[in-house]
Amino acid sequence: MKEAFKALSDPTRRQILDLLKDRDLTAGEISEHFNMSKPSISQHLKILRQAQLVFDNKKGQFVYYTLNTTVFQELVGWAMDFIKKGESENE
Amino acid sequence: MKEAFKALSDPTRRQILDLLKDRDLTAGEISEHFNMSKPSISQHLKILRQAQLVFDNKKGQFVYYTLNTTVFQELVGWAMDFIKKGESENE
DNA sequence: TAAGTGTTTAAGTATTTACTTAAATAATAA
DNA sequence: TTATTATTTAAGTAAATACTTAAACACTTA
Repeated sequence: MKEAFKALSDPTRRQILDLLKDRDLTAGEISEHFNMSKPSISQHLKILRQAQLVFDNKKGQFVYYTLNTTVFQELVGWAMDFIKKGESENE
Repeated sequence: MKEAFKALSDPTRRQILDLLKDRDLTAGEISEHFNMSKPSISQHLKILRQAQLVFDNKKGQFVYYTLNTTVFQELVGWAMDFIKKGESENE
């Protein structure tokens, strides 16, 4: 999850993840949503991939990006631990 | 939540939050857990405060730090949205 | 008051990050 | 093969980040 926290700290990358909630998109389609060069987006996608927040699968010359929900599930568990502890302590 | 994501991207700050799950601690007690100067820890605490991940309350010359669970709750909701979407799309 | 303790602020610096443009790689189609 | 399109890699740079030490601030106690 270490890498996921780093990856999620950037607003552009969080926006990319939001886009992928609607449907899978190619790298090019994703870059159309931003005022930023394609290489920049490609680098952001690499970081999201390394953090296992997205999957990539090549279809011909296109690379489709998909949400990988496993780390999000881990994140829910991680955050819930703080909520629990916060309730039980210091009563 | 923007600030919270930034705050959570640093491993030292996540470790501080972990310490606070056990019990409230003063700035000095927190700094004892790290191989790092007190001013560094103080700066990390400032970032956690600004992100509303912790509360600070002064007791005499000591400043006690406490978990603030509200942003963690928001984080759970945020992450759950990705899990939901990931399940419903692309079936 | 002055001295001691706890904490934060200020100022400076090395490293990391997020971008850029140019070039390389990969697949498709003429 | 050559050209076109989609994407990534490489190289360089300005800005942000995480640390440091020194100084300031705040409270307690002799």
